Amino acid sequence: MDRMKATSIRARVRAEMTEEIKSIARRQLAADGANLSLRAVARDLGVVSSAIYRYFASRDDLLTALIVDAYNSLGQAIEDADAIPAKEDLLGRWLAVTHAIRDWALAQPHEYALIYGSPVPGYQAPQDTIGPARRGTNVLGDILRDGVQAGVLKVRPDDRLPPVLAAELATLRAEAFPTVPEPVLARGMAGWIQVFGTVSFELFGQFNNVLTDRRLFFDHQMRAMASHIGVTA
Amino acid sequence: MDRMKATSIRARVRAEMTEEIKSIARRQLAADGANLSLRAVARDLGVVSSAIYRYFASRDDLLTALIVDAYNSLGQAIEDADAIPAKEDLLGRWLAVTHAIRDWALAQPHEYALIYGSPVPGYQAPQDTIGPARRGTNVLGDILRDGVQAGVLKVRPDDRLPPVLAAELATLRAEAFPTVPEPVLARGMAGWIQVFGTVSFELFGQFNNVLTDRRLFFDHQMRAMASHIGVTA
DNA sequence: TGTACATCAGTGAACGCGCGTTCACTGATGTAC
DNA sequence: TGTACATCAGTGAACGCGCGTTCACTGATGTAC
Repeated sequence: MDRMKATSIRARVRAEMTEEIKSIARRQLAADGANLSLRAVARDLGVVSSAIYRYFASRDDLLTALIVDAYNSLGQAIEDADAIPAKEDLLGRWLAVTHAIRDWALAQPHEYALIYGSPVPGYQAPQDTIGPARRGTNVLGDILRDGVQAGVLKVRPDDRLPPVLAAELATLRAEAFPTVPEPVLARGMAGWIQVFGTVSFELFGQFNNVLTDRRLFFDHQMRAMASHIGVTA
Repeated sequence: MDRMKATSIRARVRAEMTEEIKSIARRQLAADGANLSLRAVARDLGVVSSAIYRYFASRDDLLTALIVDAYNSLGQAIEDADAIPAKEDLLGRWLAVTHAIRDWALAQPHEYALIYGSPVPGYQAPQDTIGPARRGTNVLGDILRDGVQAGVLKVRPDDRLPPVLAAELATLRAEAFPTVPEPVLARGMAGWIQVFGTVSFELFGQFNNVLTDRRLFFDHQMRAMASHIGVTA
């Protein structure tokens, strides 16, 4: 086998190992609660603990990789969900996206906790997580943008933002949501927060002894929120 | 000193020790991130680690005590805030209560994370936490009840709940919010979720690089939510 | 009131675990000439 | 094509720490008669 191919074999094996380490780590997060142990990962991988350091410089590095993956996985799920309904079907897109978020969170609750739960003690998220974290909000931005463009999402006569808040939202708008008026953006953020608030309540146990059909409750709240935002069928 | 008094001294010292252990534990949660270590608490208390077992049967017992205290402390803050505005000033009460929640959470973020963050790995909350956890929602219930009684909170013509959800909420209503119609209750819950969703976003870092004046944003969202619920000045 | 006894707080040592990270090393695989 | 060398994955031992929990104990404080 020639040089290039030989090199790429080593690189491929390396990439596969890296993926396997992450996948074992994910499995352990799900099993042992929220603690991530390099030694336990090494044990599961059938390798001595120091071998992990060939692939990740430290425990925090592995944690960062898991967080980035989680954001990307959720972001992908959101993008996929948004692609199914017709572009003009704003309510359909909103419901598809929000249910995709809930479904994803229920399927991998520990990864959800990693990115939307309490911060891991002593861990400081580096800049690498910002991009992947934005994938989801970008889709929200698309829906708002399309709603504005279609004339469905409008500034309302009684929309009043305190000037300081209006200025803050104007900055945010300029960075990420250029065509969305500030009052609409504020409502969109409220909706976004409602999504994750409801999912977190469900996952973190606040609905225990309170609600049983949580999907139905979620669906209802998302529809109510849609009309609060102004997203209509 | 007579027998009764002598007994009560021992009991009082014991109660004081118990409080001091919890207070040191709280301080450590704030300092070391979210990990609670009996040995570290004992060290700070200037006592050998096994001595803690005179006061708490296990680490989980201490954790439970901290959680109960946190719910009670937050519950107290909510009740106090609700008592300030005039009873008829529903919007004032809603804003007082929601800001009290945010203020409390910002003042003791780790206690907030304990009760509204990701569950502690391997810890199962016992029944003792249910009562204290309800103090806050009871106040929400009071506001809804008074709003209904004043004729401000009403079922709207377009209020439509899926029958299964209506039945669930009817059960919940019967248990805790007797005079509040199901659709109003649903809106109240959305508001409640919005409060904690927004606070969690702020505390858990989702507003980093996004918003700076978070109090103002919160205040605006709480006002918007008030009108969504139907709570008006 | 005085004395014998019971209760209780706190000690100190130990058990049996866990962890992240470093370091010198072996041996296989890939590279350069 | 064949050989010398460099790269790299993984080893195994060690460092220096942490943890929750048990147990037999000492000595002080409270209780009963």
